[in-house]
Parts: sequence; structure tokens; C-alpha cells
Amino acid sequence: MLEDAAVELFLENTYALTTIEQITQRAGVSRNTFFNYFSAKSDLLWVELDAGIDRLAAELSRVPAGGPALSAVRDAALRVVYDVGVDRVPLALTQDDVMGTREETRSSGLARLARRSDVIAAFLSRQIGRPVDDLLVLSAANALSGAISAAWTVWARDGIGRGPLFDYASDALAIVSIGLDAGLEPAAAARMAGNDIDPVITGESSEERSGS
Amino acid sequence: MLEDAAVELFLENTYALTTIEQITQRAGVSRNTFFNYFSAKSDLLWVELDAGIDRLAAELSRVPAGGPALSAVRDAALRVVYDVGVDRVPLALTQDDVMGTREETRSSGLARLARRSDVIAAFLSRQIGRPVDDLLVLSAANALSGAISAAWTVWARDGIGRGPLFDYASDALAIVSIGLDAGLEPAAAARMAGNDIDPVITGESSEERSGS
DNA sequence: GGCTATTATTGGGCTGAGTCCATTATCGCA
DNA sequence: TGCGATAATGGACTCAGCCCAATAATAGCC
Repeated sequence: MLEDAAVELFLENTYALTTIEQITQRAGVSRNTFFNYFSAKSDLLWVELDAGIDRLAAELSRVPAGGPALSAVRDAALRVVYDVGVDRVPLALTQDDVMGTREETRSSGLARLARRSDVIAAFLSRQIGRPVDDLLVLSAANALSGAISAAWTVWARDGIGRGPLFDYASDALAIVSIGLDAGLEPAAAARMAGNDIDPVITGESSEERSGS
Repeated sequence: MLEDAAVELFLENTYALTTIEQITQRAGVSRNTFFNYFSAKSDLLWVELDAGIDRLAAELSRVPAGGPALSAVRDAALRVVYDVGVDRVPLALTQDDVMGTREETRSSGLARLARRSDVIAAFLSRQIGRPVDDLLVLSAANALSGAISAAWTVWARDGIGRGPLFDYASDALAIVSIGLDAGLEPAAAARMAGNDIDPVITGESSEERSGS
């Protein structure tokens, strides 16, 4: 309905030159109704990605507590991206190089990186028994979400004839995962063991700081 | 001038409830003049951080080409954050928990993460001789920039009596750096050697894809 | 089917960030 | 002092987003 109207108009006029009034008129509803379905105009650009992030959250919520955190994130993220691009390429990717639109596409895309990072951070927090705003949790979550964003970026750049997003995401996650294992698995193991031994690098100084 | 007026007004009224008209009136200039100095209202929140990113870019531009990329990024970033908080805590951090402001603080903060990531990606690209939108370059840049953002987040959360940002950033960068060494240093070594041997994990599949 | 309560949509108005352009003021230089 | 360049200003405008009262549609019950 609204999304279909938006697809047509963005392709005809670009995102920037399409008003919410035009979209709702084509969809046959009132302009005010738009905001019953979307928080902002830019939400239209990321419908599939938002659904993907929701699905990632759902997948991660089904992971048993205390298991290997990193591989669970990786596996869930890859399951989610496996289906992307099959039905419809996210609208944002069709607008990235269109004049006047890049800034808002990027800005709203970043909001998705942040959202995905929140989902991952919440999961890591649960798995390794640390607060959600712990430095290890946040650094790892940002790195993983940033890797997925990098995969999207390169996938979009490769254009028609590119391979599946899955391959890009798999590679990107591999790049950041090697070292994160060193931080996260000892933390998870400490959780499983039920004691408070800190992992090698980071836990020590942040624990000392927070303790005083 | 404008910044001082903004500092006062944000603390009096919160960011969200302060208009650009109020800021420019207090500063004794026209509202339109505001946009000669700032692209957007939210730029006021990040003056110090933006200066820091500019300084990071300048520091990285002075690194000789072809050296160890990752430690250069780490060293430069840590030099930059060393001075943060000494003069004035970024305004954004005083507004983070203020009602109605969190969303925009976060959103404009993300734009800074992206900018920092761009600076790092450009540097890594130069050091290892890969395109700026290469998957390894982007993943690493996002991870490093995400770590610095995580450090900011946790530093802000720790509130008064916290340690220097330097320590947080140092820890965060350490978390993500371990594995990135595995990807970046072989790529830099390949550059130095003047051949096109791919690094172990990622280069192979992305080179094959791009080549065809 | 009729009635009532609830929910959804609409219309109208508004704010304020951001844009644009012509006019005015200021600055720098000879 | 005069001229050209630059900066600031005033005025108008767009449009996303917000708010609220009025209207329309829907759901449930008898």
C-alpha cells in the first residue's frame, strides 16, 4: 500500500523529491495516516532491513543462555541475511547514489547499524553475564554490526551480477571475529563456571575502575 | 559566540527545547547566519568531537605510507582522545539523558562514528593498497570506529569521577584489534612486497568475485 | 438490525529546521 | 574615497513531524 506507492514514487522522482503528501495521495489515504504506520519518512527505505533486525533479535532470543556467544551471533546474522535480496532489494540501496539523497540514506542506515548493535549487545550481555553497557559488550557489538554494515555497503557497490549478500557478510564477520573470540569466549566461560575471573585484557582494568 | 550561547541555553532549557532563533538572538546574530557556521543544529553537540576527528585525519595523513596500519590508527586515535575532556566535556554528553533529546543525540553521534570510520577507511586503504570500499577496509574501519564510540558511551555512563577517556579507548581498541591484525598486517605486508598475494581469509573470495 | 463503545482516519493548524535569494552591511585593497 | 568581494541579514518558503478535535469505520452485544 504505502510501501508500494513509495517504491513507485522514489523510482520516478527520487526519495528527496518525493513528499509524504504524494505518497499518501497515491496510496489513497490521508497524509496524517502515514505516521500511524511509519515513524519517519526514512523508515520506508529500510523496511526489509528492519524486518531482518527483528528477525535477528528473535533468532538470538532462542539461543540457550551461556553458550558460545560469538558463533551464535554469527550464525543468526548469516541466517537472516541469507534471505535478503531474494524478494526485493531494499529501497535504500536504489537511492544511495541519487542526488540529494545520500546523506539521509546514510543517516537512516546508521540508525539501523545502531539498532542491530543494540540487539547484539543485549544478547552478548545475557550470554556472558555482563551489563549491556560494558565496554567489551559494546565494542564487540559495534564491531559485529559494523561488519554487517560493511557487507551491505560492498554488496550494494558491486551492483548487478554480484554474489549473494551471505558471502559478503560471512567474510566481513570473519574479519572481526578472530580477535573477538579472545575477549568473548573467556568471558562466557567465566560465566559458565559461575565465578568472576576476568578475561585477559579488558575485564581487569574496567573491573578495577568500576569497583572503586 | 554561537557555541557559548548554545551551551547556556541547552543547560537552561535542554537541547530539544532550544530553538536556533534563541541561540542566534543570544549571540546577537541573525538566525540565517547560524547556517554559515553550522550545517545543522546538532553540530553544536559535537564541536569537540568533530575537531578530534579532524585531528585524527591530520595525524593519520602524517603517517608514512605502507607501515603497520593498525597500530598507527590506534596510536593516532589514542593521541587524539588524550586531550578530550580536559577543556570541556562535549555538550552531547550533557544532553544524553535529557528528555526528548536522546534520539537526536544518538543520531548525530552516529554520524560522527561514520565520519571517523571514513577517515580510518581512507587511511587503511592507502596503507594496504586496497580500494576504500573494500570489505576488509570497511569492516576494520567500522570496528575501530565502533570501538571508539563504545569507549565514549561507557565513559559518559561512568559519570563524574570516571577515569580518563584514554583508558577506555585503549581497552576498546584492544578488544577489536587482536583479530584485525590477522587481516590487516598480511595485507600491508603484501603491499610492501609489491605483489598481489591475498591475505589468508578474506582477500581470496573478494578478489575472485571482483575479478570476474 | 440497531445501538454503543472503541478504534482508525481525517482535516486543519501549527512549529521549527533547513533552504533560497535579494538586499544591505562590512571588509580589504588601491 | 571608491570599488569589488565577502559576510550578514531579512523575508519568504518548504515540508517533516506533531497535535487535537471531528468524523468515519469497526467490533461486539442484544
